[in-house]
Amino acid sequence: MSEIARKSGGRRQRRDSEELRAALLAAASEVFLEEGFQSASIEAVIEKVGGSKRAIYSHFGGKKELFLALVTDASSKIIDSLPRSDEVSGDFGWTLKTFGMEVSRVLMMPTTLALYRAVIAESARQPDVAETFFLNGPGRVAKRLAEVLNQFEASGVISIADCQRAAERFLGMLRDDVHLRVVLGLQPPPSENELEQSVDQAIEIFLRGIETRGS
Amino acid sequence: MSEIARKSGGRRQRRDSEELRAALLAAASEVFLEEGFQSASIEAVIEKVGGSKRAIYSHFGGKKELFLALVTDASSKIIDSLPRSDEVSGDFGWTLKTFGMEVSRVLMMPTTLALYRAVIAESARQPDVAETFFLNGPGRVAKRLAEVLNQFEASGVISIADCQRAAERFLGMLRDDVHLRVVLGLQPPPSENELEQSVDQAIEIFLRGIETRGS
DNA sequence: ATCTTAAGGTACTGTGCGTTACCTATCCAT
DNA sequence: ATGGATAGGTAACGCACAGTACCTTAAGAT
Repeated sequence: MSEIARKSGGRRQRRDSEELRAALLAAASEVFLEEGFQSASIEAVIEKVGGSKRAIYSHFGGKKELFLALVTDASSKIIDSLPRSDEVSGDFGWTLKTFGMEVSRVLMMPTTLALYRAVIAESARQPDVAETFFLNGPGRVAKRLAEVLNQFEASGVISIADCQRAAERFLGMLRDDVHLRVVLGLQPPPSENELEQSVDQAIEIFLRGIETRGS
Repeated sequence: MSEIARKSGGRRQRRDSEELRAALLAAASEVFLEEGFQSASIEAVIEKVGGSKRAIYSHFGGKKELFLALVTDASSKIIDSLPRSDEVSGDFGWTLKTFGMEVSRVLMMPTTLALYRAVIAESARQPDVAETFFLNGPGRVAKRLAEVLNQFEASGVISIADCQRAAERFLGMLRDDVHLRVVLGLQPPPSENELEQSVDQAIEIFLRGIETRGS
């Protein structure tokens, strides 16, 4: 009954509803990422959208659920901009650089940084948020890079026992102390130029190491 | 006058006072690191120590100052357990492994993890906390490792342009996705065995890279 | 003994905010 | 038209908790 009612009749309502939902999510994104989950107030979100708090409770259920929706949304969007493993060219160095640069840029985006802070802050209280973030975000990045490494492993360009772990190493090098300082707000994000130098150095180490050859 | 009074007379008072201060700090450590700064309540800290909130306000000034004192204390203590650059033996691989293992263990300690979460959560609102943490913690670790690398660079074992950055790379590899998953509470800290495998792999890459030699 | 100084304790205040109870308007089905 | 359901709005509740005003106790100085 309500099924039928919804199916045909719900159409117009649902459209408005979804617009509102999107608007709420966008506003929540601004507020939560700027202030963090706990400091952020539902009221501030509503102020940006207009309307009343009730909207949030009917659409999402509560503050926590709104946050989870936001994290799901944001972490997926961020990753979508990364190159896919099936768009990989022949040259390994070039591939690694493209991938590294793209990841570095994403890591230093204000939205990403804020999301990172907010999620870590809440991870103990909201494990589902932490899991959603990781699976949609860093987890997928590592997986993609691992696939790329696998391809090059197969063709003999490189030799790695565990591509997954190696990928995580490379990404770890990109998420280094500079990243931590930026996350902590101790320095501004690096310029494109600095990013490039950083990626180049990481690649150099990743490919050839630092030991003196011929020893 | 009050100077004189303090100088001789304050002795007994001051001793009790410092005991109390230490007890407050210890209790604050438990509460703040478990709950995070915002969720932690002054009252919970007092409950552990006995006494009244007044003690915190006279000793520290307020909730924020208490947190800063805690972070200063905790981040220094953690680092003190790390090997110093002047205790370095002749073998580079061994040195790197010792250093790597010690850092990995520290990174995975519950206290360290909680501190990391709490500081990141508050970094935007309390920049001084972020700075204190970084300078006493990760910053000092990287510096120590950089000194070690410098020594081996000088003796030609390795070849690095920028030891500071290289040290940060190595540490970045240790603070990889596994660390992030543990920080987020998605998996328990690795066993000593897993830690060792992880460090070994990081060292292998750091020293020799993954590219097929002879190409 | 008494005065002074400061730490420690009690109890209150004020506020911010998530949540909910209740009401109103809209829109489809018949 | 009309009934019924649902989204959206208004206003109030209730609670947790940082901070504080005021009092009490203790310790050293004279």
